[in-house]
Amino acid sequence: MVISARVHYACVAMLELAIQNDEGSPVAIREITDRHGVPGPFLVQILRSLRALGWVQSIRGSQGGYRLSIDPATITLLDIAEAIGSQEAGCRTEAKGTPIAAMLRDQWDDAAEASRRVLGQATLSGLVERAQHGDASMFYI
Amino acid sequence: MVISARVHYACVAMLELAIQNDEGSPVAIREITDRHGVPGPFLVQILRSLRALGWVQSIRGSQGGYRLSIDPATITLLDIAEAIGSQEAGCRTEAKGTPIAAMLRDQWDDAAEASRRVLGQATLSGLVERAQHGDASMFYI
DNA sequence: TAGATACTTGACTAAAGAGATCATATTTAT
DNA sequence: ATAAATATGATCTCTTTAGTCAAGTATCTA
Repeated sequence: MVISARVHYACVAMLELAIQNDEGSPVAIREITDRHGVPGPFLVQILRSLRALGWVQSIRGSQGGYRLSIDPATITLLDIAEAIGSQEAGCRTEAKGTPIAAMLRDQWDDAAEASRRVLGQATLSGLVERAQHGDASMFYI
Repeated sequence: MVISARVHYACVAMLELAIQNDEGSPVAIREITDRHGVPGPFLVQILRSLRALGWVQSIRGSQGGYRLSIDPATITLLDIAEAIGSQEAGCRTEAKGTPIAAMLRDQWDDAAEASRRVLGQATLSGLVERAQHGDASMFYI
C-alpha cells in the first residue's frame, strides 16, 4: 500500500468534490488546483481515471467541471488507493518458493492487510463530516 | 512500508543465518543463493549493508561466510525493512498544506503505523521457532 | 607454498515507474 | 462569436530498483 502523489491527489480531488456535492454547480479543475496547489495537467490525468472508474462525471464547456457520480459514503480511501495506485504487480522476486520465503510473504501480506483495514474504514463522507465538525477551520466555501 | 526485493532478500538472509546460528561454522553466500535462488552479487551488496548495521559479521577466506552478530530475538522484520528499505524520503508532494491534505496525511500515517505494528512483532527468533515447530517441512539441515 | 575458497570494494547499467508537461481538439453557456 | 472548460495523446525527465562486473584481499588445506 504505497501512497503515491497520484493517489494522494486523487483523494484530495474526491474529497473536494464530496464537500461541494450538495452545491448545484460542478467543480472546475482550476478550483482544485488553486486551492491545493496540485499541478493542473496532472490533475486532469487523474480525473480522467476517476471518470473511467465511474466515480465522477464531467460537464464540458463553460461553467463545466466535475461532480461525484457516486454516494460518498460508499467509497473509501482504500478503494481510491487500489484503483489509482500502481497495479500491485505483486512481488516480482520469486526465484524459489522456499518455506522461509513463504513465511515472509505471509508477514508482508499481514502487514499490508493491516493498513488496508485502516484505509478501508475511511469513507469520503466520514472524512467530510470529520472535516466539517471536528475542525471549524476546515469549513470553507 | 514498501517491501522491495532488497528488503525481502535481506530478511531471507537474516532468517537463514538465524536458523544456522547454533552451528559452529559460518554460512557462505553461496549456500543462501543456492537455497533461495537469490542473485549472488546482489546478495553480496545486501549483506554489506547488514554488516554496516552491525547485525552480521563476516569471516573471510576459505570456510568463511557470515554469522549473526546480534541476538535474533532483538531484531524484527520492521527493523530490517526500515534499515534496508528506501530512505522514506517522505511524501514529496507538499504544495499547500490545506486541511484536507493534512487529514489525508493522518490517514496515510495511521495506515503505515498499522503495518509497522505487525512487522514490529515479528522477531527473527519468533519466526525461526515458528518455522521449526509449526511446519516440519521447514526443518532442514 | 600453491591453490582453492570466500569475502571486499567500487563502479556501472538497464528497465521501470513517478511525476509531470504540452499542444491541439472539442464542447457549451452567454 | 467567444470565452471558459474539459478531452486526448504524446512526450519528457528524473529517481529508484534490481542486478552485473572486474579486480583485489584474506584464509584454510594439502
